[in-house]
Amino acid sequence: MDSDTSRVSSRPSSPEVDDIFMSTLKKSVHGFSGAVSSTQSDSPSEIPGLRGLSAADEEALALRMASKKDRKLLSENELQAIRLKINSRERKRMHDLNVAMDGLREVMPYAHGPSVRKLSKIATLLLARNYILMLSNSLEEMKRLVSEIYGSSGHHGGFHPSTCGTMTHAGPVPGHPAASHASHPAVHLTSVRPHHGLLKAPTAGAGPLGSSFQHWGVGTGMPCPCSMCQVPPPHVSSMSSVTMPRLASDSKDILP
DNA sequence: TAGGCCATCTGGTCCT
DNA sequence: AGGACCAGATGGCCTA
Repeated sequence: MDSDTSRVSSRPSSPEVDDIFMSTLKKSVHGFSGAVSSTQSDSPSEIPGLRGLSAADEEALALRMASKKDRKLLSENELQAIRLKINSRERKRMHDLNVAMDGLREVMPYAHGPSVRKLSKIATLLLARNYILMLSNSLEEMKRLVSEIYGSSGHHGGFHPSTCGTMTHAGPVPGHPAASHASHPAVHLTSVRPHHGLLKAPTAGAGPLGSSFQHWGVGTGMPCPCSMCQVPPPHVSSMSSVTMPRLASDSKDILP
């Protein structure tokens, strides 16, 4: 369903359950052999045992037949009813997984849009991992810098908001609860640009993350000295080519 | 046309 | 016992 929305394909990735139900029933007419996975189908009316059964009836039938001990005694149609119920649950599970995957894609620093091909599942996971690593590393580095600046100057060791402009950089980290109002990173980052935006460096071509983002001081036009604006740690900066082998191949699509 | 990606079905295993 | 989870198999769609 939504997992395929960005593809040109007209095939719904998650057809209506009823459609699947119908199609599977249809399949059952030709036998209950496994591995005949297909989305093609017949009509439920062709199943004598299920003909005229309401959804509730089918559910009740499935539940009644659920006992493994009794399954040997079940008719093919009754077994099919159980199978359909299980299949439906599995579809729902996978659908929920895809919804979660889409949610993850939304908070990734990756170009979103109808003209941009959606990240594959594996690419999404790998990119997310490296994004987390980068953010964690940046946070540590930022803490260290703040500690150096204020820890030794007699100011106060605390984390001062004026350290780096507003110290909010691009605002809440995408994906962070505090950034729930800006689930679309690209839009959000752009919106804060006048203050201390997380801009995409014009010449950067390292990928969705890489070293493509930079902070800029308010009014100064000078790059921010914080870690996110410096060269990322080796294990992070190479994310697109080393830690994301599959993404590397996908980079034809997702990287500049 | 080959390869990538995906949805779905299926049977097995684990967990509550 | 029933549901969740997992992995293999299969087939469809899309792109290079």
